[in-house]
Amino acid sequence: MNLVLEEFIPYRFNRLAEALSRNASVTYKSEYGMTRPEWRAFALLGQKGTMTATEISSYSTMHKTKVSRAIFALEQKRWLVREVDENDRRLERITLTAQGQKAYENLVPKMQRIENELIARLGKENSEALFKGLAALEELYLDKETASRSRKAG
Amino acid sequence: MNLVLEEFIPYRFNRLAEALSRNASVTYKSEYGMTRPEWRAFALLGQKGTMTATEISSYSTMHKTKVSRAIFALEQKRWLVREVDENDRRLERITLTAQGQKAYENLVPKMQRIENELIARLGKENSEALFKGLAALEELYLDKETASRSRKAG
DNA sequence: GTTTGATTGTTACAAATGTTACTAATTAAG
DNA sequence: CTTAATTAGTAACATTTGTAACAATCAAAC
Repeated sequence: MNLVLEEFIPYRFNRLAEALSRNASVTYKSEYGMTRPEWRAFALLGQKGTMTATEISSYSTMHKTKVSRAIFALEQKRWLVREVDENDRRLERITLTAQGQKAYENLVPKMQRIENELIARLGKENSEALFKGLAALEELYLDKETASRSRKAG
Repeated sequence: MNLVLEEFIPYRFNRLAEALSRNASVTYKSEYGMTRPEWRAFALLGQKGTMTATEISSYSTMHKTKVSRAIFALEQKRWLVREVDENDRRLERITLTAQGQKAYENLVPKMQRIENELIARLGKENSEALFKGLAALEELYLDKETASRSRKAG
């Protein structure tokens, strides 16, 4: 009869997720005034080019209302534009503006630096172990269609 | 110039943390109507016996207002009682009631089953890799005083 | 002792999030 | 064509969370 909270895996993940996000968010928050949902949508748009809100939602595991608000905020900042799809006028094709693209190209290396530093601090052995463990968990607990491929494309 | 969101470590952690928490919460939510902050405070009290709110806060990495509300909810359910410390009347010594203790003893094995199943599904090699990676990250990104020992005790 | 500063915990207000309901557009069934 | 069902995205409401101010108590400085 003994459960040690700090050894309980979901708790460990939540705590680390918070710490790592806080660490990463410093850059996009202080330099670009971005929130986490905005950063996620923004990063996906930079990575994949034009997307719909629903695609952003399924790729980022964020609820569609969250995506809707993030997109609105990014639009206010003139970092993206929407264009109604003429074949299906329910859809909005969302694309980064030139200004948004520029911000993306400015931000990405900084975020990569954070990531690289993390890996460097862990060391080769630990980071390889971490990646192995993460990959195994993702295999078990995440819907792969959601995370790494489009539903329609599958 | 390429950042792949689904390979970005903070994002991976957030996604997995959510999935794992959702998975674990089914039990304490459906059977005991507990929220995540309540579960954390509850688990700590069961684990450590009498604590103050501030101690729960520092051990669980939850903000003190969150702890305050969780404690209030657990108190309403008659799972804990508070007693003002006579040596320092700002402090409240919080302890599980007999009823709370009983719930704890009922709940813990179920939560452990979830944990054990996770580890079993991962397999020996993957779970060992995961633990190694997590430990290394915790070493780097978490204040050890917060997580595993009381501040005053150190 | 009195004042100043720090600490414990709660409360009040603001921001973020989730849930549900909704409009507009499309598709499928008849 | 018309109706019913589905989908994309937004809006309105409720819940949760975070931030700041607060009262009560204690400790330290003087």
